[in-house]
Amino acid sequence: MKFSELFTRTRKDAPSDEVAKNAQFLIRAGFIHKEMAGVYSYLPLGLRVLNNISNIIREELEKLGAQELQMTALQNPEIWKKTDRWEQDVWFKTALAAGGEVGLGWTQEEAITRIAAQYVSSYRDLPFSAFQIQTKFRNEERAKSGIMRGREFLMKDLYSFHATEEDLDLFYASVVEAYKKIFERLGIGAQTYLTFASGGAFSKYSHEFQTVSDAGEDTIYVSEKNGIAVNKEVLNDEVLADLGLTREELVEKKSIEVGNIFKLGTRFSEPLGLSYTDEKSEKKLVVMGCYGMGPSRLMGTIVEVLSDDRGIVWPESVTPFSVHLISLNKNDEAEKLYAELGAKGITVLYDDREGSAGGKFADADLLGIPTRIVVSEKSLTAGGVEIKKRTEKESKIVSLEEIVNMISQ
RNA sequence: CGGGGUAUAGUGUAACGGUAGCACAAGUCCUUUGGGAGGAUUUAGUCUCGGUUCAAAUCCGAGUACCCCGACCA
Repeated sequence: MKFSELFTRTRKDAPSDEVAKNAQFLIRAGFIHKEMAGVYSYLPLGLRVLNNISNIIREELEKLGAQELQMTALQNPEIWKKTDRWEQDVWFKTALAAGGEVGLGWTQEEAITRIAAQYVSSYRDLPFSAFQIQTKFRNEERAKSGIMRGREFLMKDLYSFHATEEDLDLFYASVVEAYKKIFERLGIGAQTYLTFASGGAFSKYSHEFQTVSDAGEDTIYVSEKNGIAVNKEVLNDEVLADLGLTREELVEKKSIEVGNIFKLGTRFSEPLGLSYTDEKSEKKLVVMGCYGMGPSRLMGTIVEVLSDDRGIVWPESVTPFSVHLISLNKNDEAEKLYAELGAKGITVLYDDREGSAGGKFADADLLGIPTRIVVSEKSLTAGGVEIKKRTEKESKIVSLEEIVNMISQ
């Protein structure tokens, strides 16, 4: 992509009404556009990141055997009345011109349970799991923190269906491992903790994945030694005893909830009639689990956690482009390199614009692409191009012949 | 939803009740080219409705939007 052809532009100043670091950087760099409080559009650069995040999640879930589907955002009130969740304030509800009303989905347990009821009749149909990556709507009373707590956001929701609780437990444990892998791949594994939280009707605890950050809304108590944390909401002596933790080893931290997984048991299968016939021809309720994670919130979290005072620092895994190529009045040479890197399948943002070096460097730091290559009179005289990592201060000279192979590795 | 605050050009900011100005961005021209360059020139603005006043960006009322704290967040 040529910078001169990108329809977005960088800005020196963030809008005065944005306080959250993630939104400030993402708006200044042209990744997102604010439509209204808690509602953001993803511009070309931002969408590339969002899609990269979604794809990592997709890959790891497919390894578990989960199948992707796409359910409707418009929800039928009837099935939500069966679970007593139609009256919740979180809904955006709207009237149908033909009469009646519908809601905009904020989660989809009801919907997928009804779908599953159409296809599950025998123990032979179990277990299975399915997920979607879909825009969700929540009528938050107060949106805040940039893209981290919006009224419209992208969420991955995974649901699993089992004959027995034991089978659910096994799958649940495998999701924990998959989630850890996802956070590692997203570059926030080191600061993300499996966190014990309130469980709900069918298990003593649910689990959250909390990424330590001052931008977070949650408070957790981290045990470095055990590599786990406890949400402040559930911290008491009984919980500590359960988990074999002592108060002395816990450190209080602010954190961002980047994932939340629940054992649902028969909370939804019962009211919605999802049952199966077992080996003894007995009818039993399906046991379910649900597992949430928000790509858009993850994008904000990555910005919050990894950026520095000059801008964003994307991990290789989610960066919109692998290489930020800057030409300082050497467009002939740079253009050639741009073509060669492209031919090798390297994604490159090529800054071919007129403009001063300082402005281009500042934009490169702001955008946060991991590798910067500069082609200039100075670099050519020194023997090639200059290469620098976003996270490093020093650059080095690499010849024009070697640079393509070096990047392709 | 309770409390507090803000609203001026695309963005950031000034203006005692008396001519809406500056910077950045954008357009044109010239110069410049390694950490947000310089000059000339152009474009572009007082959230909405009502009130007070000779006169309102400024004062008053209502509305709307946005931000912050709290509550909320299966």
